[in-house]
Amino acid sequence: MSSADVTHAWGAFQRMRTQLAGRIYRELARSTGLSEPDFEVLFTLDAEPDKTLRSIDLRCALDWEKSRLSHQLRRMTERGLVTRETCTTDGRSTIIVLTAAGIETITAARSCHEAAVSRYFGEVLNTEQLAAINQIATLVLDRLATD
Amino acid sequence: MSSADVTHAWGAFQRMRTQLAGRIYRELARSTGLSEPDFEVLFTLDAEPDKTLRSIDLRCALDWEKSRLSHQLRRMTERGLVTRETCTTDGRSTIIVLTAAGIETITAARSCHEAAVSRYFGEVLNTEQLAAINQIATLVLDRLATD
DNA sequence: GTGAGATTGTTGACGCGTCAACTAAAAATT
DNA sequence: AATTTTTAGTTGACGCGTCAACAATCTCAC
Repeated sequence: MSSADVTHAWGAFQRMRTQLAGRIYRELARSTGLSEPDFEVLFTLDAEPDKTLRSIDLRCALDWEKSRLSHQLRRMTERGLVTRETCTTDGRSTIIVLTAAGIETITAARSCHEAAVSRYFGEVLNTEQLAAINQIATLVLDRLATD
Repeated sequence: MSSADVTHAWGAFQRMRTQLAGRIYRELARSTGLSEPDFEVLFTLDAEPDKTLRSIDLRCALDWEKSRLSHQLRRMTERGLVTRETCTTDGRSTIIVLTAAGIETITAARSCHEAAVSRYFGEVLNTEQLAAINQIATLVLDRLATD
């Protein structure tokens, strides 16, 4: 496990990620008008039974900086994908609600996204390789967590 | 190889990448003041014997949009890391030259970057796992290339 | 209850990334 | 040689991401 092996694998990993995400989210943007962060926000809200989350819970689910979410929600509100409503139980909080337009958009986007992930990622890899990714991700994330 | 397996592996991959890059480049920024794109530009120039590349060659090496490189070089020029010089053989081209300050910066940054990649990535994975990453990246990149 | 500190969220500044429109020079076509 | 096309690079607008500063609300010790 030489240093050159690590560098090489790191380079391959970076190239794959860049190209893959670039392709998937370019296709998504062209077919649905959604960016990657748009998609993540709508996807997370759509998974809730009432299509609603408190801002703080959305933030935790996405693991985003608070200002990042704030800026993102401002833009998405202006486009009519979500609305902000006041929270009655906690004056600091905001409730984020998926609009009808938001639901329609994410429904179309989900299948487009799934198709792209399947095509460029899922179809290319076998069960062992998918398992290897899970294992590797677990090891790396554990290391990051324990620092 | 169910659809759920693919979705799960994709999620693990995305989480790993986000956390890993976030950590590595946050450390790099704190110790050297360089962003990820700063590092990539300096690293590529530093690999040249004369610390110099034509803008177009730098663009190909990085696989960046032309406007992206143009904006990046403007900021880096203002900070004194590189300079632009006119190309005598092709009036359209620009020569990008690493300054003394740029060389000093990338020299420190390289070891910082290597240490972080090793610590959070190389040390955690064994030879088989590094090989698996190379194999997976090759498969995915091939698929993207053939579309 | 009151005041200290933590939690939730917004804003502004600035770097980053893409797209489209543009300039200028080289290459190819005629 | 003149015209067209391709190539190299810049610019401006706008979305994205982080940081630091700020405001408002809640919590809890007292």
